[in-house]
Amino acid sequence: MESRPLRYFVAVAQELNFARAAERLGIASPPLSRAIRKLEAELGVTLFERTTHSVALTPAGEVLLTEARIALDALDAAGRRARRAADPEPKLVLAVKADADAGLLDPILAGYAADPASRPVSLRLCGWGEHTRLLREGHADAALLYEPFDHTGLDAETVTTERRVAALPAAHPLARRDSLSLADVTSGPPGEVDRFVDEVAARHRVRDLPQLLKLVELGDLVTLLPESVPARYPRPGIAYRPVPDAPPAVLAVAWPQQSRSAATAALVRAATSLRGA
Amino acid sequence: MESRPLRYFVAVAQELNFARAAERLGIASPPLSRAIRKLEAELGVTLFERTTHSVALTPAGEVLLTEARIALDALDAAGRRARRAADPEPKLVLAVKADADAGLLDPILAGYAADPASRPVSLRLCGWGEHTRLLREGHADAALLYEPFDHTGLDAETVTTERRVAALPAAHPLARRDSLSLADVTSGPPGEVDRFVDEVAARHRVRDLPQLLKLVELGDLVTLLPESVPARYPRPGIAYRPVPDAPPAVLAVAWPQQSRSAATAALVRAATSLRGA
DNA sequence: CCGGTTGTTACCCTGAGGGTATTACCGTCG
DNA sequence: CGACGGTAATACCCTCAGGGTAACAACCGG
Repeated sequence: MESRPLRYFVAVAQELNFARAAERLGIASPPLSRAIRKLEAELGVTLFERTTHSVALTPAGEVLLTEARIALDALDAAGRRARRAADPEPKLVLAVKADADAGLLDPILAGYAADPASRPVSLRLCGWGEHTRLLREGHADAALLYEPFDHTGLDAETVTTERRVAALPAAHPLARRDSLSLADVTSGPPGEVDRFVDEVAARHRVRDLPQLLKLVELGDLVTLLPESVPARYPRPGIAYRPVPDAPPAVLAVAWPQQSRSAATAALVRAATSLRGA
Repeated sequence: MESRPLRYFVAVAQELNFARAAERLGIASPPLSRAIRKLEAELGVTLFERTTHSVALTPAGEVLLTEARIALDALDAAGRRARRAADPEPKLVLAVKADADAGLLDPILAGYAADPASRPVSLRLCGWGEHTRLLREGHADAALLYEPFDHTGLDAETVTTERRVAALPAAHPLARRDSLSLADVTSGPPGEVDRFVDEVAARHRVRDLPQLLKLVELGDLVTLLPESVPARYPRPGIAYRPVPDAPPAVLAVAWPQQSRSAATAALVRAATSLRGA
C-alpha cells in the first residue's frame, strides 16, 4: 500500500468527480483514473460505483476513505514531528482557541514554566474544532479545549469543569428569571438552541465567540456557555443566566497518544494540578 | 511525505546498517542510501549519524522511527480493512490468546450471537502481546486481552477483574503457606519474579502458558497469574497460592479507536454485560 | 435525437528510482 | 604502522511507473 494512490483516492472520494479531483491534484484525469483502477486491482475491491455521469463510493470505499484519512494524517504528522524534533531549542506548541480556556491559560503557563522539564511555549491560536486536527497532523504538541471532541488518536485529562450559563437576548422573556433549567432553554422557539457551542458554530458558520454573541443579541439563537464567559464578554444586549441542571462544561488538555515526552507530561501536570483550586 | 522512503527509513533504523537493510528490502544499497539522503533533504533534518563503520539514529530520527511505524501501520491497516469491508458476508475477527480469557470466551460469544447486530465470529489465535498489533494492522476487529497493554490507537473496556495467585514450585518454602502477600513474592530469590506475565514471556522467550508453567516447575521463576488459571492448568509440580494484596488481573476487550461499527459495538456490549455476573 | 459532459482507452514520453562498478573512509589486526 | 575487510557514498547507466495528449464511449438533459 503506497501513499500516493491513497491520496488520489481521497481526492476522488471527496470530489466524487475524476476531472475536478485531477485538477485539485495537479495532474490530468487519465492517470488519475488509471491510478484508482490499479488501487482497486491491488486491493481486489471496487471502491467507486461509476457511470459516466456519477461517481459514488461503495461500502468498501467508505471505510477506505476514513482509514486513509487517518493514515495520511499520521504520515504527514510523522514528517512534521521529526522536523520539529530537530529544533535545537525545541518549543512546546500549545493549541488554544482565544478565550476558550476558562481563564486558566495564564496560571497553567506560569505553573508549567516553573517545571524543570518545561520548554518555551509557543501558542497556536485556532478556531472551533481545529485543535484536534492540529494535534493529529503534528502542528501542535498539546491543546486546551472543551469537551466534547473527537478523542481518536489522542489522550486527554480534565483540567476543570464549569457550570453552564445560558446566553439570551436581554429582551427574551426568560431573561426576567434569575435561574433557568435545561428544559426552559431547550424547549421550543423563539431562538434555536444547542447544547454544544461547536455545533452552533458549524451550523451558523461562526468563527469566534463575539460573532456568536452577536447572533444571540439579534435573537437568532440561545446557547449554553461556560460560566467563565460572562465576565470576559459583558454585553448590554445579552443576559447570562445560570442553568444549574445543564451538563457542565469540561475543559481538557489533550495530546497525541504516542507522544509521552517529558515536556508534554509537564504541561499536563501543570494543567491538572489546578484542578483542586 | 511518501510512504516508500519512510519504509526504507524504518528498515535502516532497525538494522542500523544500510547493506543489511537494503537486502531486507530487496534492493541494492546505493538506491537506499540515496533515498535516505533525499528524505533527509526533504525534511531538512539529519536522521542518521553515520561513519563508514557505524550508523546511529539522531534524536530526530528516533521520533521519526516511532511516528513512521504508526503511520505505516495505519496505511497497511487501511488497505486490509477496506478489503475486509468488501466481504459479502463480513465476519468479526476476534483476537484471543488461548486460555487468556478468564473462561469468559464462551459466554461472551453466546451473548454476542444473540445480538441482532452480530456477525459470524472468526477467532484469531495469537501469542503474548500480539493482540494490539493485530488490531492496529487491521487483521482483527476486536481483542480479548489482559492489561497492561499499549492503548495507543485503541479503545478498551474492562470485562472483568480477577484476583491474583502466585505460581510456585511445589517444593518452594512459601508453598507451605495458604496465602501470600505481594512482598513475599517480590522479595528476592530464589526464583525471579515478575508481576506481568508478558514481561516474563518476553524475557524467557516463552510462547504459551504451559511453557511458562514448566519454567515455574523447574524453579526458574515465580509468577503472578489470574485466579482462573489453576483450574485450567492443574500441575502436580506447581502450587498456586492466593496473593490478596497483588493488583488484580484486568481482562479487557479492545478495538481500534475509529471503528465504531455496529458489530464491534455489539461484541463490546456482550463482553461488558458479563461484568455484573 | 443531439450535444455536452465525464470517465476510459490508446499511445507516447520523461524522470524517479533501481542496478553495477568504483571510490573514500575507517577500524582492526598482524 | 600499513594492509585489509567492511561499509557508506558517488558516478553512471537503464528501465518502467506514472505523467501528458488525443481520441473515444457512454450517458443524461433538453
